[in-house]
Amino acid sequence: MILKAQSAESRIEQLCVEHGLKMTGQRRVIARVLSEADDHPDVEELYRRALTLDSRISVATVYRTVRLLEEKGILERRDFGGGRARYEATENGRHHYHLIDVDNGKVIEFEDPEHEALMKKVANRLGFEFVSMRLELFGRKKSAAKPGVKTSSRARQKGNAA
Amino acid sequence: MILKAQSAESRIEQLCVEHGLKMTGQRRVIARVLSEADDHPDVEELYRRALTLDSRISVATVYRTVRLLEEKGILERRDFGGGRARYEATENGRHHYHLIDVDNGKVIEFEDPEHEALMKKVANRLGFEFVSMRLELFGRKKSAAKPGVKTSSRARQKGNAA
DNA sequence: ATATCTGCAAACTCTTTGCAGGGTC
DNA sequence: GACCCTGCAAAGAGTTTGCAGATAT
Repeated sequence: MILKAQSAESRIEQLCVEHGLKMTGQRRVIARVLSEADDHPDVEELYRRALTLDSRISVATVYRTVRLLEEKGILERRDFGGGRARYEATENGRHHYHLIDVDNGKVIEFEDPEHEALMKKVANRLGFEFVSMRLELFGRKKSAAKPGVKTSSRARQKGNAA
Repeated sequence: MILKAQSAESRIEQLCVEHGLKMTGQRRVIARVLSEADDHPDVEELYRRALTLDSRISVATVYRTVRLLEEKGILERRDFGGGRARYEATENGRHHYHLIDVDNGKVIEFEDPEHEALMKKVANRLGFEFVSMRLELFGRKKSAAKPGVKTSSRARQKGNAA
């Protein structure tokens, strides 16, 4: 048996293996990038980060990989406005949600433990088995009127912060 | 003053006027289509419905109009997977949510009155004023294994039912 | 050895936009 | 009458895909 002298298996890589996916060099890199991300990168950003680890990766592969991982339930796709899909690792049991600042598109995470239980109950009531959920709250920063920040209409969200 | 002998102002049209929008024939038609919709049409579907009322409308105008109405807070954009944006009229105060069947993309609406209050509290706790929210629940129909319905992996959602 | 994966570039789909003409307030 | 809106068609952005070669198991 040949031991690969590589850095430890990332969490996502492990999940890939458990799901019986063929682990190519590219997938390993993408898995690592995903494991290390604590924000909500879009494909282009994942690609950029992956390139810093290995230059032999194409965007097409990143697209194919996130799609595959989403189908396997390893990743979840998010839409925070702005046209691109964002991704984050599925966190079984310990869900978190997103509050999006409508004025600047910034995303704040928050938890609400009772919530998932509540949603499971709702799904059940409707005759469904809970698979996953998505909760996005849109809000506007209270008071603290900072100069230079327009509070008028909703900011068009094209390429906002993670 | 010239009285226009047209059918009554639709609910959305009324909102447009209140928001000071110039009411063109096209906008009136689109407003009416939106007012009468009780599902979540995408732009193409809105366009199709609008055409049955007036053939002098282009898709570009539908796009421009939904975008405008969304910015005004009259419409809300939804993303149920499948690449296209879906729209529905904003319902102030009485929110409803969506349960999406992961196997066939069908959307079921449900209410949960406590919920909005809960979310307003969360927004407040984080220092934000509640603007709107989005809640999507993904589930799989329990038992009742219908023949012909694959329960294996998640269905790719391209062009599903409203 | 074989089925799967990747890069590349072309193709697709959804959405936005410049421009000239038309309509609303 | 000023300004905004619309249609058309072209352009943009994000994502998917066919193919030939490379790779994992």
